[in-house]
Amino acid sequence: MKLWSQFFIPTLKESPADAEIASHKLLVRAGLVRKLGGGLYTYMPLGLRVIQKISQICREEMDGAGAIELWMPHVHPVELWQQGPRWAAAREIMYRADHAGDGKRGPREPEFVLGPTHEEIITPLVKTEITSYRDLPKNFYQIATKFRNEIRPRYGLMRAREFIMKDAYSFDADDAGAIKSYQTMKAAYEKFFARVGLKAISVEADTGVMGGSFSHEFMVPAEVGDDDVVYCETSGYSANREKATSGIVPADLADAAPAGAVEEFATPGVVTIAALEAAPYSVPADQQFKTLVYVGDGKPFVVILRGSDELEEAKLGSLGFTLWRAATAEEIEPVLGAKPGSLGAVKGTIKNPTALVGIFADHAIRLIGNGTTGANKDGFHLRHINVARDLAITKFGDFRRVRAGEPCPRSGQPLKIARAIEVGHVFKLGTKYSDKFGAIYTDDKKQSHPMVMGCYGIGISRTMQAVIEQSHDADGIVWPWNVAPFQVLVCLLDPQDAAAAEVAKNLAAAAEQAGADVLVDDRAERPGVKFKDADLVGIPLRITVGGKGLKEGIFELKWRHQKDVAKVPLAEAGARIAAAVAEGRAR
RNA sequence: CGGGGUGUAGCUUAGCCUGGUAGAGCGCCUGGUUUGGGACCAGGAGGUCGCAGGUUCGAAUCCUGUCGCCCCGACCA
Repeated sequence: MKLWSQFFIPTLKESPADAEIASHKLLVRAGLVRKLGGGLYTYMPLGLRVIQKISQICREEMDGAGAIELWMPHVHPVELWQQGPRWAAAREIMYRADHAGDGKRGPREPEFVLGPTHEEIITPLVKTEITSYRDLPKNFYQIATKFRNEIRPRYGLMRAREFIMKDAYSFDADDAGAIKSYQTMKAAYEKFFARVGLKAISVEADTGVMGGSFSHEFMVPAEVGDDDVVYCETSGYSANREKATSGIVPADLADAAPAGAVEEFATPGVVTIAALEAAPYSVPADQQFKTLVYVGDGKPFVVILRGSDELEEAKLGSLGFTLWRAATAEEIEPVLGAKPGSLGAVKGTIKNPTALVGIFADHAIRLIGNGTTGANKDGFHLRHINVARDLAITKFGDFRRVRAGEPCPRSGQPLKIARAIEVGHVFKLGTKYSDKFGAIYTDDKKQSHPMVMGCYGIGISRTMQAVIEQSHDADGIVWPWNVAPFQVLVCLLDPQDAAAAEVAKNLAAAAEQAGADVLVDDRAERPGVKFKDADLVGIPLRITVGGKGLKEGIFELKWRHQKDVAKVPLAEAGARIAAAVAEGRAR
């Protein structure tokens, strides 16, 4: 039991100017966090209690799934990252932890970095500690701080530079074991999110810089999310937009027949899809080829899409490059022979085809039978282009961004798109890290194999904010029982009245007896202030004790998520409070 | 990093366009009256107007630079 007057809950009447979204405003107004700088927050006493509750639930689910808790350093020797498989891609999100002023390293490379995640630490550890199949499988986890130099921190804890994450790493003898570990974790995640009161859905996801063979993200639908989730209510299909596909290209599509001889025509000043769509050219966007040039690991390549489609950059990850980016106009012209706006990939028109490492085409261009594309000559385009006849495609793939309303790849029904917050992610990593760090074991036939890994993250601090985002009203937070900083608030309206204070103490003891965490608002404040704070802070069950009620021999029970107030005779206090606490726990 | 915005008391902000003694509300302190949904009265403390240059007799206000913060995009739990 805690007394409000002796605890520390600095509530605010007004929202801080730098908070944009409800959950961020409420985090600050309810005294859960305070900002130090962009993406850097102090967890105030009340906020820390929520973090601890979420952490404990997470711990129980991880332990229940057979994972083993440990704690790893957060200052990492940079050499480990340099040896790892993603140094090039990951370095820019890492904070450096140089020796202050010793001058030995100079400005170029740090000696240490602050850990953004721990594959590079756990894998070498397991390499030296586990060498036999007898010790597999194993799954290690920690609940700890992560440091990421986010390009743009925002929305309070939603995307922070320093945040709390649960990260787990599984090591299996073979692929089948790794898939089992993955499924065990996925199931544990579902239980975790249910217990913290979050409606999270799992969706297929892109593996991103982590690498790996497949992954699922746990998403909380919310207007303020950073991600788009594509889903189908009929088939249950759901995927991150970066990964999502649609059935817009029929599986049995027959390539369209050539429509006529290739013909060049002048298009002075036309450098956009829209301009070519307009009169006098009048070429529909979906009959144009969009030719984009990218640079993958230093080498240029071409991506072709329908003019009406957008490139989903993350999908270029399937091409096997470590890093990729759009090419600049200066890089494009010497290779293709024209500036962006007049580019194409028709055989024979590319100025320096050997410089390209590939011409990759989205499947959807096969829907174009008689297309128009740039001539690789500024101010000219080509018409009557046929995919099979005129383009030298290295490889077809899925590169386009899915749009709402396109047919679901499974059911054919229209796909929907919603914003969501990513709160958890499970990856099947394969042997990417174990190969690199030599995490090898010997099987029962004396054969050596790389361990098959998986990794699993939950944003603990982000989960706290996602809960608020999903569970609040105009007056404040509405905590789910399991993660509430306190579950019962005894609101003592007349703290100077000794009899009332005594009753409050007894009711608080009864609630505590029933198994709830109890906070007693014993401040010398007016009732209005206490009620407003109670709603703002959002404790699920409120017990109100005031002189008015006591004269009639009653106190009040009120749920934060409901409007009505129950007047309870003092004589029934023990039973009613116990019942309410049991009800809260069950909700 | 690119684009947009913003910086005035602990918090929310007015003033800036059109240069001339820095104002309010909340919060805080003192006293009093109040006491079931953010009370009222009286008094009080609290500001290098983000920082550095410049223009000017004079700069919160105009100019330049710089830093912080917020929003949109790429990245992520």
